[in-house]
Amino acid sequence: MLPEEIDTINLLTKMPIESLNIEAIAVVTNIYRVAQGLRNKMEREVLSEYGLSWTSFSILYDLWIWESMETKKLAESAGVSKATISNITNTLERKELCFRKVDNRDRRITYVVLSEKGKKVMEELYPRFYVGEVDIVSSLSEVEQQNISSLLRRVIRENKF
Amino acid sequence: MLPEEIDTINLLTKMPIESLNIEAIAVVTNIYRVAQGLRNKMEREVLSEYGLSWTSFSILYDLWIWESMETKKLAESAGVSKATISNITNTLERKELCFRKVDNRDRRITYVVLSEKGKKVMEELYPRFYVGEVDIVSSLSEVEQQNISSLLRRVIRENKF
DNA sequence: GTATTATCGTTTCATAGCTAACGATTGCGA
DNA sequence: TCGCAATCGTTAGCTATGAAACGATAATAC
Repeated sequence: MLPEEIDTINLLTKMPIESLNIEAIAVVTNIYRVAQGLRNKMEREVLSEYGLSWTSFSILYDLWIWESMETKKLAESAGVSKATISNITNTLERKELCFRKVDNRDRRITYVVLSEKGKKVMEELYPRFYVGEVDIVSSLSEVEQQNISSLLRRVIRENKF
Repeated sequence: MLPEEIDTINLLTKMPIESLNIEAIAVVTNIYRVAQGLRNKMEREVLSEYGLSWTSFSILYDLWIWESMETKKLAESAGVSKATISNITNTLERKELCFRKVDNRDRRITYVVLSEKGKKVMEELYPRFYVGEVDIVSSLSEVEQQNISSLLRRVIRENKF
């Protein structure tokens, strides 16, 4: 256990909760801790050079994989609100990394499309991002990585995340 | 594997990266996905009633456990910048959930202290937050929970998260 | 065929969040 | 004792973020 966890438990056990499930708390806390560390590290060491936030990058990544995407799908994929996507799209458009395109059949729908410049940026940015990803979980063996992924996927499915 | 993962892999394998470590990408992606889902769910279902953001709550939680804390430590614990802590402290102070207290020995240091009202809020809020935490990982057995925590702790230690 | 309902993206307004610069304070060396 | 570097929290100025309201469009009901 990590030192903070021990201090926390000592205090939580005094709470009026029957059968405190310490292990569940630990899982949730540690998942968020890793995610936060991951995000900060990537923004600091990789994305800041390109003036991109984590969410901006994840949107560009989606566009890179699927060429273009509706605003709504982007929001769901990144786990942020439509309003946030709208703002970030503005920023990315200003940088000429993507552009908007309205659907002619259903004019309520707007597609965000990756520009040539955006594609070029991703091609030189992603390999560096990838190195960071691999590095962060390098202390886990191949089997352990498969193991943790399998458990995480179950959590994602069960919660519809 | 999740459907999005499969689509992604099909495209990434075309990248000019030698020996692409798909499993590492999966781990990182899935960790962040769970963390984001967790945060959104908690903000929506529990914290919104109290008008608290995730970070606000995590600060109150720290104060609840340790009574008072320096601004700098709060920032490290929550994984955000000092400036953010300063802003959030203002908001929480406005709601009278905490207050600032300058260290007399070293007047550069400011402690943030949980107020009585803040303590009361946490006492009625935490049990509900706890239920959410347990619920999210309820599809994992006790052993699996211990397993995943152990792996996550190693990642945290190795990366100094 | 018109009115109601649903859907989509943007805007508005508040808070969150970062970096960089700053002002106050402390520590340390000469 | 003085001066300079280090440390701490706040401020300034920007982007990100969400909820709610809005305006445009499409689908459905009647």
